[in-house]
Amino acid sequence: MNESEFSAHYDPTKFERPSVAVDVVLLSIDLTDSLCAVLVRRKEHPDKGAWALPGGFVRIDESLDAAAARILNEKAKLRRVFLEQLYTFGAVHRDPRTRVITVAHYALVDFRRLAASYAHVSDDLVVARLDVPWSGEAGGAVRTLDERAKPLRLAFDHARILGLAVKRIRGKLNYAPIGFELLPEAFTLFELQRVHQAVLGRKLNKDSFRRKILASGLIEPTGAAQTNVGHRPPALYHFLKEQGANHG
Amino acid sequence: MNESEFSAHYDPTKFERPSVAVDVVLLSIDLTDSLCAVLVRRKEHPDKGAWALPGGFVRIDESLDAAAARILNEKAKLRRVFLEQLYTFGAVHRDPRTRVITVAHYALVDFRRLAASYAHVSDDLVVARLDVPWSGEAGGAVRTLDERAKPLRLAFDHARILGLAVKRIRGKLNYAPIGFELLPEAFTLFELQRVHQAVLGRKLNKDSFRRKILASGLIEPTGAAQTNVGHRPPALYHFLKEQGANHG
DNA sequence: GAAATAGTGTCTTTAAGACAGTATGTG
DNA sequence: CACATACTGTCTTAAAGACACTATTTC
Repeated sequence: MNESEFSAHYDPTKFERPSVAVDVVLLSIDLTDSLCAVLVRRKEHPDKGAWALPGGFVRIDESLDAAAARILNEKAKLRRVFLEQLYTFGAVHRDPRTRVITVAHYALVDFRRLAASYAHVSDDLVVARLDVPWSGEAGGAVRTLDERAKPLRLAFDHARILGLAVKRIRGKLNYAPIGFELLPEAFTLFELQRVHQAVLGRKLNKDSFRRKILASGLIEPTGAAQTNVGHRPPALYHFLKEQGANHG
Repeated sequence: MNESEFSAHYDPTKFERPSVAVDVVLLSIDLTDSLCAVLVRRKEHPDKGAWALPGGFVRIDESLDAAAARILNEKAKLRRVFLEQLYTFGAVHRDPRTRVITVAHYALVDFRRLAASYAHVSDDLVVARLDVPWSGEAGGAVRTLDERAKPLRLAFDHARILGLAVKRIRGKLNYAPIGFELLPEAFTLFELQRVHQAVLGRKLNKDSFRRKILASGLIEPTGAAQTNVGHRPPALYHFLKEQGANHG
């Protein structure tokens, strides 16, 4: 039997198969320096009325990353944002309808970009503040709150997925340049510090933060500075070249 | 429409679905202190005769972790080893037959346990030495070599999966107690150092390694020491309690 | 006692935290 | 000029690398 004969013989319908979906944890830092995520209200059973991560089924002719990018564009009208695979959730009954394995991704975006696209999308989208009940990289579920600090009920296992996304970016922040993904093109060192603080959920030492970031060689002054700030204007910086290589 | 009516109405066959598989990167440190992985010779097309990671399809009634544990038991006769999800590979044509998404896992095991089970499994299994052509956590594919240092051809995208597994454990070694998973119950500090060196692919400073490990509080002297070693016998240590919590 | 590695003590180097003090905008 | 925050320089502290020195087994 040669290879083409084998391919013809192979019968993929022999196995009863799970469905494969992609969910996207779209994270940002709001104007109050809180970590937040985009949620979609479920209009259908199960968990009708609860809030869920933007998601959808993977098409037979698209990669996982392409599916995640498509969902991000369909649900939040965002393109070209930082997007990485997070973890694949495959508990047998995580979706009560049928077996659904979901490849969770996380995305990071500057809040101003999110707010701009937000105006154009449906009312069933919300940017929920995250309440992380653990410190460091302990991990666990997170709570989601609306603008009046009322809890939002999450569908399926999405509280765990959100929690894992927070844990992942907390860990990644220490060795990878991802803070910049949550900021506009030009930013001040203190804005970057506030982003780090929002992600890590704790205050950072200003002096050593400056030293470490400047020593990293990842950013460069633009030459410009902020104006109309009521005090000495901080210098603006921008992130240097990206050298990241993704998987998938 | 209430929830049970909806569930009855939901038709999962509407979508053409990918197959979902699990592959396991089973890693160990051999007697020459080289990082190595278990490979299976493919007996069927495609890539017949090439070497592949142990893998198989996910059953409709088992979780991803359960599938990985089953494969580990079926192919290498190993139970109760450290096993974690690695990454999900979903490129459209990664398998030429049909769309197969694979949830890659990695496992760590003491070489003596592997060698003991190795005797009972088929000749189509090999423990291949890994040749990692990059340093640190740069990432990329790895090469696999047999006992005579001859390259083994890898099937599909398995060289990339192996590379990602190496990258992952290199990163994880710095903050998680995974070195112990590659050692027997009792071990000396220098044995642990050699494991770290094999994983990281570089020499470590003996003094600071001792200090760091002892200060971590993760290990405890057993009270015993090695004997018949031709020099001052090193104290034996054992890993304290596990407090790890998995996902999935 | 020689050989070989285990284990200890101390000096140096490096990075982070603390903090004082200067710089430069807005009002 | 007052105020607020940006930015700089120095001291302290903690951890890692280097290295000298002692300890304990086998042969």
